[in-house]
Amino acid sequence: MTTAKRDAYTPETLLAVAVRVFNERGYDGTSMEHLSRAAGISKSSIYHHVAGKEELLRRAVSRALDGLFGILDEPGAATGRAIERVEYVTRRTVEVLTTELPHVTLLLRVRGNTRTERWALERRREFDQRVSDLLKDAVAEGDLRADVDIRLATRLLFGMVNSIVEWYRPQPGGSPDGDQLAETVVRLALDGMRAPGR
Amino acid sequence: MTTAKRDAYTPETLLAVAVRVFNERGYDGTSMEHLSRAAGISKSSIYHHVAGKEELLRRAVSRALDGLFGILDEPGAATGRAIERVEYVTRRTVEVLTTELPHVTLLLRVRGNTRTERWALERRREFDQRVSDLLKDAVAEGDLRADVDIRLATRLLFGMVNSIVEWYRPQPGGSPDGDQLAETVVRLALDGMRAPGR
DNA sequence: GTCTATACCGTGATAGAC
DNA sequence: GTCTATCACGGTATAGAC
Repeated sequence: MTTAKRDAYTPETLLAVAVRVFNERGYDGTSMEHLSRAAGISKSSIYHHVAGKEELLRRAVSRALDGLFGILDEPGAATGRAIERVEYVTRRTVEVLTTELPHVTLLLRVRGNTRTERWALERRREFDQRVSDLLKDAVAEGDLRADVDIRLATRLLFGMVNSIVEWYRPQPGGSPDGDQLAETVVRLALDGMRAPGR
Repeated sequence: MTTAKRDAYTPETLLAVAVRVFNERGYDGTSMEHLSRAAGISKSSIYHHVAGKEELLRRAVSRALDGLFGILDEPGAATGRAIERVEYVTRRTVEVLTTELPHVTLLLRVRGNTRTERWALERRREFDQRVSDLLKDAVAEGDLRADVDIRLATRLLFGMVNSIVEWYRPQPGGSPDGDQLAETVVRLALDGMRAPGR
């Protein structure tokens, strides 16, 4: 046993600790001292694994962004009527949000003080734009009511979806209640947006 | 002219500057140095007006909380069918949110690291609970669909409403587009929650 | 009411031993 | 891979002159 003794940190396992603390105290409110105490190792040991605080943030939001953009590449987001694609993306976003909860939470709270944060904000806007285009298509196909501004509807829809990170906590038993949550969101939000008679 | 020369800061005018910077950089990301530069006076001059950074936060979130709780004391929130009271509170919340935008934005972003922040979070939960009770009444009166969890519906509804602070900016002309926004929110969110046939 | 100067501590990050 | 010790800097806050 060459590498066997106890569990040593890797950038990956350290990230899990960091993301948890970032979400508890906020990124700016978290010091390397906080992280070292939470991880049970010294500050300098953290620097052995990662270049610094910002790298931990970058790794975390990258993972969240990969999950979100991955949705847009799935078949369900690219085929069928636009209204169905909107519904699919909404449902899947809720799922990614619950499965990647800590990373997405961090992404949604980024302010823009550092380069990494500004990059994250930019990519978020890009995702929102892609979804907004989907809704636009659904209006053009006559499935979404045309009397509501598309940009506004997108913002409100994803405002509702994103707010889930503020209270959702996965069940210890691992029950798949993320699906049921997605179902409720689709009913509450999308039903109000459908064109009359559709 | 005894007090005439230029414009000297008061706790009130200083608060306006502080809230703006807090919202731009985040509360934790804002230093007294940032505030002093934004206000155009030195750090120590700020301490002449307020006890410190946290007092500025307390004043700001207090104003937001006063606005929100004030809604619950209005006649429209206390009379009529519960569904109408829910609609009234939703509409008025959007209005308070747009008129007190900077203060409410700050309130919705507090994390809980200081005593003031924890107090703010507690009062927010209290407000949410009051609204949730309203929705519960509306279900009991048969106006809201009973197949959706009340707590969940409240959270999603106010998740949508609260997300407005992330993008809404008042128009320079001062047009009352807050009313129109409230109308859209009520249609999108509440229409999906109504009991079938009502 | 505002300033300069400063106290004092916590910050992110590094050096080098083990 | 982890540690102790340390650095340079920026953080909140105060003292006291004007």
